[in-house]
Amino acid sequence: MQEPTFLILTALAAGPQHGYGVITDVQEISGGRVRLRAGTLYAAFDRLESEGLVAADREEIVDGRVRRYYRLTEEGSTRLATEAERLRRHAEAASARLRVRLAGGAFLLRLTGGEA
Amino acid sequence: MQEPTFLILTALAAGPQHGYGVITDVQEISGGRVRLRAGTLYAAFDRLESEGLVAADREEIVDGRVRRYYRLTEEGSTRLATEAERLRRHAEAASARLRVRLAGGAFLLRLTGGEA
DNA sequence: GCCCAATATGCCGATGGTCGATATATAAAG
DNA sequence: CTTTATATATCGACCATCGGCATATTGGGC
Repeated sequence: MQEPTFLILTALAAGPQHGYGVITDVQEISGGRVRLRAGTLYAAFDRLESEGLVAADREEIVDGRVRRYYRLTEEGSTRLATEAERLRRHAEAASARLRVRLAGGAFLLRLTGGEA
Repeated sequence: MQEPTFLILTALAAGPQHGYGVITDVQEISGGRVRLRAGTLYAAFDRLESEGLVAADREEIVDGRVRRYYRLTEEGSTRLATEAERLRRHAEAASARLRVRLAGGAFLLRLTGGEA
């Protein structure tokens, strides 16, 4: 799963949200580093809906503009939790190996059980 | 940066490694969940070398087979550290929002300062 | 003796998620 | 009156990855 997709699911994790709300949420969640494009978002909604990870929730009309809400399905919630754990492990593995690098190479990695 | 690229840099973080070694390392690091394809790896080596994140290190001949080693540059090391921190934050954000979901919705998110 | 798996590098066409641009519409700010 | 923000939606282009193929050696199983 790619970063934008992960962040879309993350934006929906706390509760239903509409397209534009997801875009602003993602910007916020990522500390301004990820700006979701409309093309990415609506394509992702279609794809994720057909995969059963998100579902259309309801529609509102605010100031003459339609708001189409999406929510995370149970499957989407489970999948996001799995992906989050995956990211956490990968981040941990990278940090551990970078520490080994600073400490002086692969010798210490084997010594401390960093691999194998 | 995509997952395979991140894991290639991670594999090189502890010290220089050759192509096939990276493939097995990545499989190990990811707990068997990511199996790097040769096509992905050697294309990535070319790309990452031109970006200055990895560099050709040395060549060995073991059992009549060539081993071409690559190493992480300083820039590659810095970049990997940045990316690892990015993953860690994203994983944390997703987990936090999933906890909010279990606790009962967006109300708690605002209350606890999860966003805004 | 023969085939398969593992080791090892490398190319190439296809796939697919993301990007960037564009379109449409309302409301508020300058 | 134009720009910015809100809001949804489509479409072509890009490019990292995938999957298959090619090539070569060593070692184990049948």
